Amino acid sequence: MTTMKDVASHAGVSTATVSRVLNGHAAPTQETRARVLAAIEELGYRPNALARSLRTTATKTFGLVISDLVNPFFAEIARAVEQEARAHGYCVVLANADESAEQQTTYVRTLLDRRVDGLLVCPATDDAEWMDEVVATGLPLVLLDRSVPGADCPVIRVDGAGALADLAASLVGAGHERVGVIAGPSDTSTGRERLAQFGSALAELGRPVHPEHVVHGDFRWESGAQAAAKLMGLPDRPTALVAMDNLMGLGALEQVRALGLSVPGDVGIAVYDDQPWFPLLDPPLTVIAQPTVEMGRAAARCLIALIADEQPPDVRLTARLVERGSCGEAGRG
Amino acid sequence: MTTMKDVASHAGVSTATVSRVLNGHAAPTQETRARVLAAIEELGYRPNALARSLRTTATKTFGLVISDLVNPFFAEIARAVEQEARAHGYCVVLANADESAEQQTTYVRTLLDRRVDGLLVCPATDDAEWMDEVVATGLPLVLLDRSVPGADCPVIRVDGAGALADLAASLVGAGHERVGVIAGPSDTSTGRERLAQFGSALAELGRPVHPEHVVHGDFRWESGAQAAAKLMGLPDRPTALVAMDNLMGLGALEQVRALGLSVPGDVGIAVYDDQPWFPLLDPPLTVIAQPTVEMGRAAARCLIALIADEQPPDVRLTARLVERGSCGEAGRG
DNA sequence: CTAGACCGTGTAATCGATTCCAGTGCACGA
DNA sequence: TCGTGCACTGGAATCGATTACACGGTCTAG
Repeated sequence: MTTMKDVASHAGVSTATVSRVLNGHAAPTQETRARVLAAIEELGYRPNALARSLRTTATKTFGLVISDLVNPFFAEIARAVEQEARAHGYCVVLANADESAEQQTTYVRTLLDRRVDGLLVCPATDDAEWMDEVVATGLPLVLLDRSVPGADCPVIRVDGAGALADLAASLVGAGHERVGVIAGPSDTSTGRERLAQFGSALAELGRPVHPEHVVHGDFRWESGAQAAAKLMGLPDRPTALVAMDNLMGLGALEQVRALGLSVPGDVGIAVYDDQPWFPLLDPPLTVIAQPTVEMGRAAARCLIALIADEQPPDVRLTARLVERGSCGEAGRG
Repeated sequence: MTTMKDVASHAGVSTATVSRVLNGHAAPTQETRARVLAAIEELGYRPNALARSLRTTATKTFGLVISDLVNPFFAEIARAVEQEARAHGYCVVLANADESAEQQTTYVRTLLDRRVDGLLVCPATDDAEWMDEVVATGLPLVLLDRSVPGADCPVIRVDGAGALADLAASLVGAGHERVGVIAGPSDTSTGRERLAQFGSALAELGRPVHPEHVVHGDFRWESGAQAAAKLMGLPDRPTALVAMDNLMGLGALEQVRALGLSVPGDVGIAVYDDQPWFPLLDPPLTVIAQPTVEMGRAAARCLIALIADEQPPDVRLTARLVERGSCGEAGRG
């Protein structure tokens, strides 16, 4: 590879001058500038980002640790983060933790070693030993989607309480007596909160969830299927299932259909998270939609503000109910 | 941040010794080794990967440039690449080109600047000016899914000819007289090949595709919808639509249903690429499934072999037809 | 006519690691 | 007892950039 020294000697100047031209300093003459640029062009020189970063202690990069890349919810977020980052001259290193806490820790360490300028993490679980290490280095950190207990850093999250209350009301209005919940892991903030908020909304409507009708999954397809099988096998089985994540919802739908039950005829289904193709499912799914693109953008902006030592903007995002009929008609009672 | 020098003085040794301990050299005594490790532990030292890479000219990283992250086909590939890379001690920097050639070039340059050890690219289009720059640096390069004219580097691709022939036979067998094709861009290898292979398969069966029944999209949802609208608006409209990519297929399905047509009653639909939730669509889609995980793994392995200066393994992957009824029954005539 | 300001450029230190080469201390054989 | 070899360790150069500081030259003001 050609280095700055090559360019310098080729243009008959010192490396300092080449550097100044490259970084847009005021100093160099139009004439030297032209000579240097010509040399760069001619040699096909490209600066070594490693050397530059070593010297400047800035990599113009941040790390994004997500819990599951094939979950389209996270894929959309990742894309939004990446776009916003690019718009600000940052590059994103994407790490996929596959919902595993250890892997997440490993990745965070790797990213620290690479001296990223900031870290964006969707915590896999509450168990965040990695966080101490990050805090110790003073690296800007933003949590995304999920929080962890005792975290004192910005968290970009979506308020789903209202949407869950709307869903509860809709289900009750449609005459559902017993609602089964396929909840997320109780060691994730979203897992706990969605269950709690939905549970209290139903309780307020006089239809508290029966403890037997709550099954915890792990936010993945298979666990949704298993949960649905378990719930639909109960003697007093639910008349509707609510899955607190899109993959578990699909697993549940698959299972329910495998059991030969019709939706919403035999059982209603609603799902947390929306996808563009959900209207094309059989039946089109009633969902709680989260503003994924805004989440990603907001998170990236927040991190960039932190890096620039500015006050991060305070964003408030809310989810909303989108009814598509997979829970039956209101008033079918 | 604590550096190697800190560790060295804390342990009462030189940086050379610390480095040797860190890199598992044979030299240091058990006793010095222990002292150094203790110092590392105590200071919470983590090596600076930038400095290390600058010195060793290896980053243990490779770049993956994909054309669209929200396309689940690519998301799955990305995940497989990442897993295989991790298993070999590599880290992946993911760049999302959003099907734009310029953006792709920009990203390739950035990755070169960061001195990745190898590059994995799903070319957005045939226009690959970026490729000369990569070849000029001698960086190991592997193309994924799509090829470009004149590329002399390994290409991991899937042979879909057999599956397309099977699909053609199935459609003809089901009595379809006129098959409409929603093809990919003609400046992508997959766009051209799939169309050509499918076209000749149909021609051999005595049902050549009418030129008017071929519409080119851009591998994205919206273009599939537009293509379907155009095809279904023809006076002599197709009895079946085949979309050469999953997003265009979903767009087509959406459009067809928006037109009030039933599938497969009024028109059959088949799609290139499978997804776990395709069986849950209305109707379940007949597809040509590609082995995405194997593609990703193979690509990563191939690149790692190139980096190690070994002969890359020769993999041959084939797609296969999965019938689910969205094209009607065989023999419905 | 000269002192001082100012401008453009070069010299050299620096970032944090790796690694060649040389030096030290010890054991061994002669 | 002394030279030789071996095993560890340290000094210092190096990777490719950035940047503080110094230096020589031109211009202006007194």
